[in-house]
Amino acid sequence: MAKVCPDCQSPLVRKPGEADHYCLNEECPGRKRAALIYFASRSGMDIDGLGDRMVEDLMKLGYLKTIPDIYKLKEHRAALMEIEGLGEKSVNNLLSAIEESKKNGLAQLLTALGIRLVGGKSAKELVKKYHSLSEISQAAVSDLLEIKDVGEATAKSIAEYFGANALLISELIKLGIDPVVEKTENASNILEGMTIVLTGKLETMTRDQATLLIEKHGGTTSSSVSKNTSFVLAGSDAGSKKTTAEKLHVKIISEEEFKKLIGE
DNA sequence: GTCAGGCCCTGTTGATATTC
DNA sequence: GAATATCAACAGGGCCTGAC
Repeated sequence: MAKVCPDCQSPLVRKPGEADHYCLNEECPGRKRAALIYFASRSGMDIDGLGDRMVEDLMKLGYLKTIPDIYKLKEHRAALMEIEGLGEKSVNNLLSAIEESKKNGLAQLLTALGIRLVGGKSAKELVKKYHSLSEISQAAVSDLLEIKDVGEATAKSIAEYFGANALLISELIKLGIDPVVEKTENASNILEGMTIVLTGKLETMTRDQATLLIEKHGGTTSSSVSKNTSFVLAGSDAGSKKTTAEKLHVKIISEEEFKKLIGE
């Protein structure tokens, strides 16, 4: 029996070689909801106050249909304050977080768009070659294949996304959501060529801050430990990654040792 | 001040793409 | 084909914020 989408009852399809079934209905409310939730999430544009429940409520009230609608919410400030559970402060915080999200970089925006097979790492590689949304939207599959870690499936996924969402992208650009890639100077190259894995809770910095520091000093981060991992930066309550590192005889260092290493 | 709901942060795991 | 890296989904504990 064919599977159907629980949100729109459209038949689900499975792409050759892939395990998951997908709803291809562009108007599927479930797909739209998921896209909006992911866009606002920490992995996406990191908009505080716009979680899954809030997205659902705003969709039900008709204020949210597509991603650009998020940046038009300020036009409904008074109406938002009428929503149960939302006071003036909540609405102000939400609208500020939305405005603040405009400062995010191009890589973060690309991640937030939820392009299949494009996460944080791939997005960072993309912005090394392309410096604006419009540049990427015009890139051909053959051009995208020249990017490190981008294979045929990812390149096609990117091209298909921009092909199908041209209107959404132009609307975002009109709303001022078109980040410029800033060139960052490395503080040093002490971590040049190193792949570092973070695990556990760090005491003096967040994981994001640690990642930024590693990149600033020429290194890269990875989410899984392998023989190629240069070292594991382990905080308190380190989990299975530390165990894996021990098994593979990968060096494990503390936050303090890490700071000494980079001279901070 | 208390409570409830929502968010944040992190770890784990499975599926899949890419590289060698 | 194996090894590796990445993505995505989910869980759980703790924290934060707004409503009352």
